[in-house]
Amino acid sequence: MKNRDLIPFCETCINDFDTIFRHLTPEEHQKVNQEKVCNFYKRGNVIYHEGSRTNGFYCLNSGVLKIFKTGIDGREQIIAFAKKGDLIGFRSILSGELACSSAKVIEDAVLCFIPGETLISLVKTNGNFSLAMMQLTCKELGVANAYITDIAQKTVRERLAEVLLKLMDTFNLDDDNVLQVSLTREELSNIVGTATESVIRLLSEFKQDKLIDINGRKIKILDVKRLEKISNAFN
Amino acid sequence: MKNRDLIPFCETCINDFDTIFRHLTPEEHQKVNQEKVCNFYKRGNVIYHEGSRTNGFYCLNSGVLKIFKTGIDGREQIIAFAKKGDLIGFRSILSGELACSSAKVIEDAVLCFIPGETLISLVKTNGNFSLAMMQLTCKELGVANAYITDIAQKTVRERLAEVLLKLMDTFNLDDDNVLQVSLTREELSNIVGTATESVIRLLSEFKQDKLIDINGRKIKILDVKRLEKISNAFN
DNA sequence: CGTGTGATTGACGCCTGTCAACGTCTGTGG
DNA sequence: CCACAGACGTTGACAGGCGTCAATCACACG
Repeated sequence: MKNRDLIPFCETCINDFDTIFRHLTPEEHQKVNQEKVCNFYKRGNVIYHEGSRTNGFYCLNSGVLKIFKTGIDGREQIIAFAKKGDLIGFRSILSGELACSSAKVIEDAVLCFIPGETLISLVKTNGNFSLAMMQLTCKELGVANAYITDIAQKTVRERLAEVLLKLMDTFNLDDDNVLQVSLTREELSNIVGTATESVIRLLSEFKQDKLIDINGRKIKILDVKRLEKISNAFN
Repeated sequence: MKNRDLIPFCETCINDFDTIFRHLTPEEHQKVNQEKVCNFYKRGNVIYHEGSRTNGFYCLNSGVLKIFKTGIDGREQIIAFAKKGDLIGFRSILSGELACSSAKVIEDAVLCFIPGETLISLVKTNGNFSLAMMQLTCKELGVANAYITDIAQKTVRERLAEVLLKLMDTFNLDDDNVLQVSLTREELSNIVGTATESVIRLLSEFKQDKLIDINGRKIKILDVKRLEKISNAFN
């Protein structure tokens, strides 16, 4: 509503970042375009909350979200990030359960809301879309399983190195090798699954060891090879 | 091959434990019945191996499997168990990736192999089956995400209590409140994500505290309430 | 300029992983 | 029938990784 220009068309989205909607027929496309509701969200906004019943899912046109579960003492465990082109919130629609996580805006975002019934009906009627959706889910499942093994078996040090590399893959580096995401130390610790202080101390160590350089929340990646070695990378 | 009588019919399977195949039409059913290959596997057999390319998935008619990933130093991380009625190995078929985990027989099992193309074609053509399959996957994803949070935030003690309760849900207790699975201490530690010695020590503590009773691999659950409290259960 | 949030650093100690030795049980082969 | 190997379970000793608490600093914002 802030800006009519912000409302994107799925067709352009598909061209821009190849979403799963490429499997839709022109008619289905038009239907989705009509039914969707797009909005702008500022940093800090919560898109949906763990435990709530949702009635649709979202396609991320721009910005960054964190997807997290709330654990002991309200401590967040970040499960994943979402960036442009990603779909979020479809899991609970398809499983018919309550939302198992929350989604919060980290960088101002434009989101398209699509009703759950639309998704279900597409899954039922469009085999190719359904299969693609399935692939998406199964890949997420594979990632989650790998993460379980990592957290269960690796030390905090190894995991932090790994997280830095994963963030690099997801958000890329700029020309100066700086990670293109701005996360608080606490958020970093909530990905790794450790205390904030531990992250701070390990980042300092990494800096001393010339693996990274730190400037506030800007993290410059200096030595990918050694980070991989530290992360015990065979994955 | 060991015993022709062992080859089950999907129809009886569906009646016995309500599998996802209830969504198939009679014709589809017949097709699956023709294409499937059933076999008996003894304890210790590996059904499929992490990293291998699979060309089908399995429906578990009887027995118990463990699904695990191999991490540092070849240490197993048990992701899940499969018992009668469960489907395994479909993830990699649908995502088109290599197997992200291994499956090994813990209790002698009868498995029906179904070709991957059959699954893909069913997903494409049968909307209701597809949706049900999707639900299955999405639920697994929800479970995996919860597990990530647990392992990341809970202590070993809390996790062990939780694992015992989960095993109780999955495999039930007999008339004498004994867990109906036989796991080695090492396997238990590979679920919890800790050292074997830690599991042994904590089990002894639980026994001293009258939470459980131990007789070799037989674990009798004495006090569910307090186990729940220890596991920090709000899930 | 006060307030609040986030970042850092130090101290402290417990939880856990590791190593090593030993006990137990089962199956195998002589 | 016994000896032995091998897998599994148990216990103790020990150190160090990592969480917790507390104090201080840095910085943005109204």
